[in-house]
Amino acid sequence: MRQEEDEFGNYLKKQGLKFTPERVVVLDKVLSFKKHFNADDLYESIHKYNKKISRATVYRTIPLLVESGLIIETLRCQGRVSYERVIGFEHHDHMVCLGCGKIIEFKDDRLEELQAEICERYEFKQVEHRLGIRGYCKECVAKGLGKG
Amino acid sequence: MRQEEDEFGNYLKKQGLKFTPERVVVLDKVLSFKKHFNADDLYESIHKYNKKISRATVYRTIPLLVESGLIIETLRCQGRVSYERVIGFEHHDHMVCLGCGKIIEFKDDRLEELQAEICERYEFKQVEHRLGIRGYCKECVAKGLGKG
DNA sequence: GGCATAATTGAGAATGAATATCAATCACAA
DNA sequence: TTGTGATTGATATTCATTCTCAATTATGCC
Repeated sequence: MRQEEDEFGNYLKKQGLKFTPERVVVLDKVLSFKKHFNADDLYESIHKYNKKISRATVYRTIPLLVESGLIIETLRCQGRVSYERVIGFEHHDHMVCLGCGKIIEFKDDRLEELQAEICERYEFKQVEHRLGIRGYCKECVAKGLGKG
Repeated sequence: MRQEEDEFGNYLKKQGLKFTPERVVVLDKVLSFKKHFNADDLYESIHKYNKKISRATVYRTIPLLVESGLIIETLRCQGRVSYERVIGFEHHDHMVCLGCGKIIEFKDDRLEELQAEICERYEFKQVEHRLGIRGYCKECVAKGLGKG
């Protein structure tokens, strides 16, 4: 059993919740994603090989995964919330293009350091953070979008 | 006419859009908010004294205000998106305490500069950004929350 | 001022992600 | 093994947001 299954199982037990096969299926699929996913991505990719897991179960499992710390909410795009894994992937931030919807991932150590410093100043114990920059990508600017 | 009306008017003109009385009403109400608001807050408070402005117009005007730089999307709670004014209020970011729900607002110029620099590197035209740090505040840490 | 025209509007319908309902089923502690 | 409360799938529902469309209007041009 993977470490993440242990973690999730422990979390559920601590909350008096059950570690069901359906939740394992959802967790395993989540662990297979290397990029962002939304609830529907998750449901569809599970549904391809497992017709038994319902959309409701997927939607119900997501907040549990967030609370257990295995995934975080990242972006909101076109009315949908995206999630991504926390453990096993490097943290990065996002730029979302308002023109074409493209997502650019970036990472900057100075940004991380600065945030850590700010948290220290406020005596705030950081668990996670989310930085989303919205605007227009190079290509969309070239097309004349986002002027002004 | 307020500076913000000029700004919004100029933005609209530049985009070939019209500066209608309805948009002025929405803008003026937005300017009256001192804290975050969501689309429904905005519609309801306009509707109290102006029954002519439709919900659709309010929803249609919000993205224009975002693109013009007068407001930004801030937080998403309970499935609703919140906005807040940019001009006239200093931009700030948020720390959200997972223990007590407290929201701490902070501002750091170096953070802003760094973001501008990163956008430049990617030739990305920033419209707005949102940084949310989640964790535990001083008081909650003292209470023993957020260990591990 | 008046005209042309494309943008905008209100009202209501439509969309669709997310949540709730509920009877049947199941995990898990004792 | 059993009791019990959590969970499930299927489906209905919710409700914020977006779309539709005919009527209206802002704005540039003469």
